[in-house]
Amino acid sequence: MAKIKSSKNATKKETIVEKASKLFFEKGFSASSMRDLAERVGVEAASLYNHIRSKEELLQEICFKAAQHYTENIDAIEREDSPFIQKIEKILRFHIDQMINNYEVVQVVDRDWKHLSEPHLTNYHNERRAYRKRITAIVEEGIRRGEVKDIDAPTAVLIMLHAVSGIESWHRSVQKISAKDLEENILLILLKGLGK
Amino acid sequence: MAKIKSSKNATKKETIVEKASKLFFEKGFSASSMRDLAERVGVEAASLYNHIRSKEELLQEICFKAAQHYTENIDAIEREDSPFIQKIEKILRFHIDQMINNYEVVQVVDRDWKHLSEPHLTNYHNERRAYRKRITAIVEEGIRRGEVKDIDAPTAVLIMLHAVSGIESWHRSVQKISAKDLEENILLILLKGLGK
DNA sequence: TAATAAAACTAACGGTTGTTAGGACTTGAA
DNA sequence: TTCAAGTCCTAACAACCGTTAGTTTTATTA
Repeated sequence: MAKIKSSKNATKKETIVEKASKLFFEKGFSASSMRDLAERVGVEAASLYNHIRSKEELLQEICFKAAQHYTENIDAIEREDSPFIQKIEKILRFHIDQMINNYEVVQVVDRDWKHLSEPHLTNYHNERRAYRKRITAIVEEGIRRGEVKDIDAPTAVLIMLHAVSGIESWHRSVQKISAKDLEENILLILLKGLGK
Repeated sequence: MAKIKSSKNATKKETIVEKASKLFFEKGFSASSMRDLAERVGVEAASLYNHIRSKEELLQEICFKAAQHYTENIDAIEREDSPFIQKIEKILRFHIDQMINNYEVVQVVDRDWKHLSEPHLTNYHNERRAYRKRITAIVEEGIRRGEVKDIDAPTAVLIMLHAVSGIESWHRSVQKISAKDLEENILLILLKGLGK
């Protein structure tokens, strides 16, 4: 009967998680039902439970895989020996890239991580804060070295991260500028400001 | 029995909408139940329907009241005869103020407006796009007059609006800077940039 | 104080939710 | 070819959902 097609070399579980990301992105975690998901996977709802433990496990999978991805990136950037303003630029470029090429996952994580249950909720919350703190430290060091304007670093980090998440709607925009132009515009605005 | 306390001079419906905003903010629209809401209002779920027509009407109320508020503000700013960079600054200050003093509503609208049903969904979507277009026009005129850097205006608008929405978490931040400092920092960053 | 309107209650509806039980079929290895 | 593991199915569960009906209580007005 209708077998789950594990295209390429992906586990069936991975296929389910991928479809779940798309579904959660479109309807939100809470408004998405397992029967919705099953239909997209091409299987009955009950069959999903041969591959996953619960609906929430899907959200966990999505959140923590994304978190790991982000952590790996900032690991690399911290190790680099480059000007701090350049480190900030690289962080921004990474976030922009993610928002362009992995936006379903990024948006689901941002919007729905609060629906994790304990202890994952606290775990994820801590990871999130730790991540922001590491960026804040980079901004602060940039300020100390005179490479960055003397602003409140935590505020700057909030702005940077959320400014980038705004371009999610770029995907649906009619007169799209190219991804490269988009990236350069964002960097120009955030690093040099709107004013002349 | 437990009567809905219409504190101050608010309609009972207004009281319900206010409690709904808080609830939706905390749990999201879809994950909030009418029994949840009823408990917070201090009444049985069925009793709510003496004052409202449906759960979705609450979301409509929240979304369109907020939209009206935003529209009125940009009406006033468009009428002004001031430098365009100053108009942009005023728009930003308004959004910051809303995010600080009315953040539950702002966040609910931003996160959950997609759960509106037709025709309200289309209506709201159009209002949203129109609003952004009006800001874009201001930015573009600012560029034409040389008050604003030559950037892609729609991108700039996306960044501005979402950068501000990031400060929602400022409410939960531990070492809070003052609201005034927060506002000045945001404006500094967005108008002059992070770099020195 | 009696009549009327407003707003609360209890009970229940039809539908949907995430999930489980149990059985049938398919696949790969021995 | 047989056996076991894996994966699908149908059926169903208990809980919860938004909402309605019908009734009783409270508040307003005459």
